[in-house]
Amino acid sequence: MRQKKPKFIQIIDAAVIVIAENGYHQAQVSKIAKQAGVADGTIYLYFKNKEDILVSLFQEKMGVFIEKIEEEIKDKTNAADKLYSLIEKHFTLLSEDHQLAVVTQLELRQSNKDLRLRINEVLKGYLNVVDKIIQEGKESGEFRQDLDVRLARQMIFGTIDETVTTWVMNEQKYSLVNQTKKVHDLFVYGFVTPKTS
Amino acid sequence: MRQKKPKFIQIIDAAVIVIAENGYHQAQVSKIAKQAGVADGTIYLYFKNKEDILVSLFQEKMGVFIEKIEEEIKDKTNAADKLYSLIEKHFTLLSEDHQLAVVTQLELRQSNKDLRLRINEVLKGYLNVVDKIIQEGKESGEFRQDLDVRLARQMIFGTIDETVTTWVMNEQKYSLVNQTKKVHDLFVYGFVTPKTS
Amino acid sequence: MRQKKPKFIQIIDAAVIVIAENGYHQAQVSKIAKQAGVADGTIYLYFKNKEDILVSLFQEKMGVFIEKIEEEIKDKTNAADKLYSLIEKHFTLLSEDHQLAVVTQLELRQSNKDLRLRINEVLKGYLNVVDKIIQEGKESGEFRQDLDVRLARQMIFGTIDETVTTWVMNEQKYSLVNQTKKVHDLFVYGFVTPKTS
Amino acid sequence: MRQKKPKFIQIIDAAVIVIAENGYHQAQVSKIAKQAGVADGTIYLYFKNKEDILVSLFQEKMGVFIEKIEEEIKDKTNAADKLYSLIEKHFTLLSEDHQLAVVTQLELRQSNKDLRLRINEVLKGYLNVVDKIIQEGKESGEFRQDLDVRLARQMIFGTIDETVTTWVMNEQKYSLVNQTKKVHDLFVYGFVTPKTS
DNA sequence: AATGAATGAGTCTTCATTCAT
DNA sequence: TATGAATGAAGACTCATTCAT
Repeated sequence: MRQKKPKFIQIIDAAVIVIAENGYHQAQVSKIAKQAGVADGTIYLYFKNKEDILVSLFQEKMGVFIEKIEEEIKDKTNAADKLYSLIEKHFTLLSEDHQLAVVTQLELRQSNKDLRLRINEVLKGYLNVVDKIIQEGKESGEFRQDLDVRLARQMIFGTIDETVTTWVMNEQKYSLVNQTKKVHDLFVYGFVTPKTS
Repeated sequence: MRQKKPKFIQIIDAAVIVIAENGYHQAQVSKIAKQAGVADGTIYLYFKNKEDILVSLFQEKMGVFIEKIEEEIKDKTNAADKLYSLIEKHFTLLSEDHQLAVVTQLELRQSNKDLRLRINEVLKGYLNVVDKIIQEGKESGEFRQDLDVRLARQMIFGTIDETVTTWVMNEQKYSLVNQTKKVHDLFVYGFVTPKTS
Repeated sequence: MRQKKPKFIQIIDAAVIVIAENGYHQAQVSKIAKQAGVADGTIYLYFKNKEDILVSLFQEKMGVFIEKIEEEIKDKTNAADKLYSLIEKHFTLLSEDHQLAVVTQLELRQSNKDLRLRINEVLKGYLNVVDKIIQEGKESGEFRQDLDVRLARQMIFGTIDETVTTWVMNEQKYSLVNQTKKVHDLFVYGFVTPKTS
Repeated sequence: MRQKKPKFIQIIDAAVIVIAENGYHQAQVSKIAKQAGVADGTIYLYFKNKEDILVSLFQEKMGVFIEKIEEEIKDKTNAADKLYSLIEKHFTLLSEDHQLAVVTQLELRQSNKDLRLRINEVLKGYLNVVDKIIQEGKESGEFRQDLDVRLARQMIFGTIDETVTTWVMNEQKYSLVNQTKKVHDLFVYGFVTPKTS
């Protein structure tokens, strides 16, 4: 017996390692099986096909991601603080798992359109959390009433994503978490009611 | 200056059409050759390999992109206006060429890491334009002195990119150009010196 | 005598159903086990391997087939009548068990050469019955003295088999049993108008 | 250059050899390619997929078969003679090409239902020739007026097929062609002593 | 006797690239 | 320059069989 973890998780973790080390297109099923310490065929007892491994990987990791972020922000009393916690947690979680960062920022993007659409479905959970924060900010008066929620969400997600990707591509040479405040400032100054008129 | 023989352009244009219609992974060299009206082998008289077609495609199209944007902003007198023109031109150019939008926002992202790194090289030209605007804004006092240029650039690029991608994924059902002002507002309110303290 | 434990028969019957419904190449051991209501591994307590299931199926079903035919013809007093009964019983038995007809006429033919050779061994019992009838007909003077027994047997078996296969392929839309007399006439009288009456 | 034959024929001939020597299920595309002296990929320039090789093989060989038989019988003036020629030519052609005999009688039967259905389509050409002979015999008065054409055809085809298969399974130890007259007599006169002389 | 999770060997097909013409 | 027929490497998935319980 090599691992005590259930095989499902065992295989997903193996997939993260193999993809991070070899790249998406060099992550053969047989390599993942070997890394997981199971036979090739065993993979197919737990996953319908290769794509299913990748979608499950994303679901599993993103699920944890969302849970942890929701846990983090639930005690904050205003939208700006929640946003701050979201950014910080997002940066922290990926800083703590470099392999996962490489996989989600660079490798999984190479998947075909079908897979990307299914990944987008999973992402919606995250985007909903963002939407809720923005909405809350508008309702409490913290954020401008004319703030376009969709656009604001696209800015937040686009900026965070681009920031992380740049950091990953620069081989994570600097601290991502340290950028939290600056990124947050960029958002919030844009969101609050301009005092100039 | 790169060669600009008719066939070179002819093949690149064929590649855009084929990729837009069939997707990245179904854009075989033979299909591109057929669309371009040349033999498969002829491709290799103008391009080193398939990757070279895609990089050249990006260089060629992005080169025009940058030229047009620079042309557009050169008469503007302040950074905020330049930023506005950049966003508007970016949105306009992709709205006018749906196939190119699909190719750059969705399809080319599926390329492998090496290709994406080379594409990023090309992108740097665009990012430099953005950087210059931000820098200028700081120097003129329009923007905050403590504005982090790299972060601001990541926000601008990340947001624009995410906005266009969402629009493409929604099958371009709404006007992209109409969102210019709102996007610009998000940036500028975040960039200017906050009046609250 | 082979073992006749309930599960042995149970598994063979399950195999007939699964093969008839799914086709030879889609009749996996696990499907047969499920249909039989036993675990996959249980199959291997009663059969050496998958091929053994199929050979046993054929032996079991063909054994009954031969017994019933011998029972039917044993009271007939001449070769022509025996031949008539054999054809009629053959047609009747398969008409009464459509699934078995599909399995023996279409599906089991897809088995590999080795399996087919073993099936042919089983078939020899049937062919011996035919041979005996022909021989008897020659000895009694009913049939020509120069009748080649092997050829006659091949004709009888080949014709019956082809007739049944055509009927199965036509989805058993017409009565097979009703063709008995005509087939019998073809054997006994051939194509030309019989001069005896 | 290894062969002057067009590649299409070259590959089909290679398939016959490989299947005859290795059996249907051991006839990998790569083996056929090697036997044909071409690369694996070249196969797919001439055939849609593996099944297409086998169907084409059958079409090609059966086409020649039918042509030669039609050539042979066209000068005969009565149905019985035509039938004789058909049997003789059928036996002769397969006797002259033992490999083809093995492939059509034993190996191709292992193909799945879809392939067999497509093969049956090809066979219809042959069966039509048989039908025409029987019909002609009825019209000229040579054969009984109440002869069932379909049944007669099933008998002829079933008998010939069974005869050839038995001969192939017996490793072609005796002369097939020598059996022509006896088989013909069985069809025309049946089992009883012919009263005509 | 019975279970069922785990095993791992085996193959068709695609497509970027070459090179003789 | 231009052609296009030929190349050949590479990988996801199935399923009969085993064996620890």
